[in-house]
Amino acid sequence: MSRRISETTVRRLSLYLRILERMEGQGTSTVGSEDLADRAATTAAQVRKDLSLFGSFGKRGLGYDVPKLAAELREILGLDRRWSVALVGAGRIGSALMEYDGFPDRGFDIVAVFDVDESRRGSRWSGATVMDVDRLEEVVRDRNIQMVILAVPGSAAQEVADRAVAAGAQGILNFAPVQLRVPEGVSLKDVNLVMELEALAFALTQPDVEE
Amino acid sequence: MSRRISETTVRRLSLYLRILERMEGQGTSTVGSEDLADRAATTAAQVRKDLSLFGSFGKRGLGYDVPKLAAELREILGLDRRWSVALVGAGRIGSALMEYDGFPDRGFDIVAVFDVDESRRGSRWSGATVMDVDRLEEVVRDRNIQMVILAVPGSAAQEVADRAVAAGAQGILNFAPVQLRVPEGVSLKDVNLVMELEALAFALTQPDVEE
DNA sequence: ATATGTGAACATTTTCACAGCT
DNA sequence: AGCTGTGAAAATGTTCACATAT
Repeated sequence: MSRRISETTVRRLSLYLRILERMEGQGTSTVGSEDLADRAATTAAQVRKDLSLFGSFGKRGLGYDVPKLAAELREILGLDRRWSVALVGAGRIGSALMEYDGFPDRGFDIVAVFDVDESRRGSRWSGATVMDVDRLEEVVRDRNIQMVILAVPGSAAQEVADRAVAAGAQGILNFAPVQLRVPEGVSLKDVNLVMELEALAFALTQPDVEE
Repeated sequence: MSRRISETTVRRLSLYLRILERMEGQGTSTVGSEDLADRAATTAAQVRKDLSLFGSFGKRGLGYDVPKLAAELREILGLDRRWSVALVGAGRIGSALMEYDGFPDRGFDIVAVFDVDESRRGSRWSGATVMDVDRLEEVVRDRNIQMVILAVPGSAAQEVADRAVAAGAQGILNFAPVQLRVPEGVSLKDVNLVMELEALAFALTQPDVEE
């Protein structure tokens, strides 16, 4: 039960969970791998394989209990606890992120917001006051912040990342369009919107349009 | 020269291009696969393999000509032309996207913006006036819009996607946290911020922290 | 001399197919 | 009977190693 789990598997698990929670809300009590696969745009075998990496959660001849499987997935994904997240950069992207009530719903509490720009400071964002980025280390350390969302210009991203990591952050979600270097043991995820559009452009350019 | 190209390969090509353009700006004229690999956090063999899927762009014993390879990659990725993009949803996420001057820089012109909310309409966003979403089909058709960025609530996403596709859109970049269905031949990319944080949470939860 | 381009080896991921529970 | 869980097979992706071109 301790293989190395691929990125794509984690994304699928995340998706299964979202689907299961919607079904749960609709009162569906049981689901088969076939049905779940359809909704997640994958195959039944893939669903079963993904889940089997972590245990046996279904009943043969019957399928999976929806609330039970959802709970298992939450535990697997580390969503059965709350995470303290800091947001660095209170510009447009940063403020768009604050809108997402999907974050607190999922256990991610944005407990601190930072910006270099004085004019943005002081305002309160869903409970967090925008602070001077000088206080990053202090706050990350004191509030035991595990993850940092970087919504700063590319030129500042590496420096902020280094400081966050030095202060104890273990995960970084990077919106700046630069390739960050982080030490071993720190997780990094990039969201690059231009790259997504480029991937679309490539798909539309190819003669064999497929996905 | 017409294999099926994987998603990850496209992402790497996109990254190579960004690196090459920075080098180009710094006046670097030549680069080796080793050097490019280092900057892209991959291996030299991977770089050469990726490029070899599309042709032979280097000189043995020498490396790659930076501007020439950049031009090749732009052509491969379909960035040697301009794309007409519509944005549906002028809320926080939508407005954050408009900030990105990375879009026009890369050939993506946001030529139309739509919203259901009357209060948001009429304002001009970098040349595009926010219009009633009722006009989506008409405008997508008339302005030959190829891609649509969906920054609408999940409940509206599928309907808007269907309408955009019916009007001729071939690519969709979806920010709504729902699994969209699109017909064969239409490309779909999802950006799901919660999922990214979940992947981070999973990585931090695992005993073997690796990336 | 040096660094590309590429077949072959290796590793990983996905699919198949069926034994084994319920 | 029906659907999961899982080894084995197939497909796909990555790394190696070296012949080949400059």
